Amino acid sequence: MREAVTLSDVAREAGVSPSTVSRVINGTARVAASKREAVLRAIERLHYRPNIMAKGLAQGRSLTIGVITQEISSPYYAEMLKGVEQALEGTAYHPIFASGHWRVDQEEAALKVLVGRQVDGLIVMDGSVPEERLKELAHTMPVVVVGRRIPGLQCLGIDNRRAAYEGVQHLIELGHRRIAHIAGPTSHPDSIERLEGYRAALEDAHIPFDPALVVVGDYMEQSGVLAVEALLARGALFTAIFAANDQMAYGANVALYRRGIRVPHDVSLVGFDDLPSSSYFTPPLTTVRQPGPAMGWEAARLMLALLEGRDYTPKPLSTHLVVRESTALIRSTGALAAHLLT
Amino acid sequence: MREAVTLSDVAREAGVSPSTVSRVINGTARVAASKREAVLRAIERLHYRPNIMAKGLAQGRSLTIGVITQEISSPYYAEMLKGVEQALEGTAYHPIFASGHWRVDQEEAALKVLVGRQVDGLIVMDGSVPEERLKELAHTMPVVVVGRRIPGLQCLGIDNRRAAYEGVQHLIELGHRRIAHIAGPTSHPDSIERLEGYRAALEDAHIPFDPALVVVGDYMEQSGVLAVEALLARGALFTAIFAANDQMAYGANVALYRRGIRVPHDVSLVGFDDLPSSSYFTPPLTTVRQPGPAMGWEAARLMLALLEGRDYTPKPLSTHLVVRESTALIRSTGALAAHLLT
DNA sequence: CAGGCACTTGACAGCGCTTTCAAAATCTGA
DNA sequence: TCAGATTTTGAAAGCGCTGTCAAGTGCCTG
Repeated sequence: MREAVTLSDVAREAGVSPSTVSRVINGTARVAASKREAVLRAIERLHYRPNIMAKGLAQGRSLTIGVITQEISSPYYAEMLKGVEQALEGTAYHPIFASGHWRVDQEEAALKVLVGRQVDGLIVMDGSVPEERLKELAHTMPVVVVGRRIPGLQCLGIDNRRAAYEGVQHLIELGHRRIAHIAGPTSHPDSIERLEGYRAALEDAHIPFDPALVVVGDYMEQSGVLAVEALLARGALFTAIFAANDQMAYGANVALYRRGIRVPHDVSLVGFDDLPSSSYFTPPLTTVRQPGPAMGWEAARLMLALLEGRDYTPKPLSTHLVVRESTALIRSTGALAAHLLT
Repeated sequence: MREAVTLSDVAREAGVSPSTVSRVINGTARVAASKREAVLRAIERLHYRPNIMAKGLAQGRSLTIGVITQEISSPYYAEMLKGVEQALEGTAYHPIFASGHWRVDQEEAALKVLVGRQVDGLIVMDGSVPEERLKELAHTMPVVVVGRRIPGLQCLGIDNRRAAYEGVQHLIELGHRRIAHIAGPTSHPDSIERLEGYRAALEDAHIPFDPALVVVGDYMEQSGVLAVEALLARGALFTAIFAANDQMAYGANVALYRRGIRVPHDVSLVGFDDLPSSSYFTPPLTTVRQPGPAMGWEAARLMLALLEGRDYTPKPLSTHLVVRESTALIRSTGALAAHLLT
């Protein structure tokens, strides 16, 4: 473990003072060209790399941005993290992640870890830590919130209601009238908004809302299969399903497959998110695209702006329907009923 | 942005010296019970949180472990990262990630970023940075390598050859003899090993190896569809496909789906990895399971051991075949040919 | 009761870098 | 040519914490 070369080593080598070396490295003040050259050469020669912790200590900042996600291995968050990573590339900042696992206590723990690591700013993705807690943190450092709307904080997000509306509208246009909805957890604001969008689309098409057609899941694949089984078990008749996210749509799809119900032949299926794998799904999934990487990117850019005291208006995050092959014109209202009878 | 409370604040509040506070926090020496109490109360009262950078500077370590992956949003790496995260939970260390994007230069850049961030150790997942470079780094800090075998370094990985052998053997047992292989990039050692396993299984079953049945992809979904198209275009006859990873299997599956070739009815499909989504795939994918989280976990535990100078023998990472619904007994050798003729 | 021992404790010198302040060097213009 | 303005430079004081060292405390033993 060889000794690290320090700024003073460079200074000695270059025949100047440490202050001067610091100045040329950070460009904090003018330095005579000759000395600058000498310093740069010395840095080169000694393979000097600044110690970021010392720098952090001295400047009172860590050049680190904390990102709270719910689950680092979830494809949905992975997309956003990728955006964050890209936005920070080439800047002096680096992201550091911690996961809340959809549990308030773990989220709080994650928050503590990041704060303890002296992050200069915090990006919070979804989650259910109390608003007050985040506002309190915002007194200490810039906070950007993705996927929640908290008055007084910088928030980023899509119009879930409208996006869901579009997805359901698509099914209606294909002639479907009995459309089931696999909702997300009722504790998530976005699930609620998507449910609202679903209801609004039905209403505008004069289709009565049938509570028996909605079942709530937890955004994981397994809950999608459970949802379809529940639907089928209660004898619900439907020719289409709108799932509140792609992962539950995946689950719904296997459940239907197992029953011999074909998508989209017998039942049309619409998801939400457009995960990368959705276009390679069989059948390729029709879904409402949510710009994951862009959300991460904008959150990170906004954070950088806050840190540098700049103004920044994030680009609006828009969603749009991606029509693939899991939806089709309704065939016959009796199709599913027939299946159920066999 | 309120002022942070420091260790000296605590010391003053508790009426002891900073050294004593440090000692009770770190448990580095015995402290009289009464003083310890006082300190703990002061910490509580002031909401003191140690400044990790100062600590790092003083101790010459950052309590940070750098992890190089190829792509943070790839489900394969996400699994391993999750394992790393879990293994480090509750320890003083925290992971920090950087991505190489399968490009040597970017990987080198990622390495530089992490080293510049004073990571105490480095976990390198796959990648193609020169062995020499890693060995050089290993003089400076502990290095754990996952997915590559580099003499002289701590390496972790599965037996790709054997794992692939098992997957192909399964197909052979189902009666398949014309088994195509979608290989990974030839620059990856693991792709090569999997190809070897494929060939060995054929050989042991006295099935001649047919180069026309193997096409190389790049481990991404799209290359799976391209591969199947290439196979079909060149008129290759096959009743089964062994893909070198699940993502390419997904691609292969859509490509077959588009052609009206049914899995597993017409063609059986075996993947490699067992990504979380593979069990929700339609049909649920038969695949060789690779213990992603365990690999991350073991790598992290090994790293901790190295950092603490302990001995640690990682548990062997074993793979096993997970039979789901994408494979079936061969129906008739002519099935695919019939399809091709239509 | 003095001497010796084992613990506790606090002072202080860094860790590597930034940043202020004032001195030194350089440049103006009359 | 020199006073004064301006720029460049170095000394030094931290940033918040750790860890060494020596002084201080109490206790046991002879």
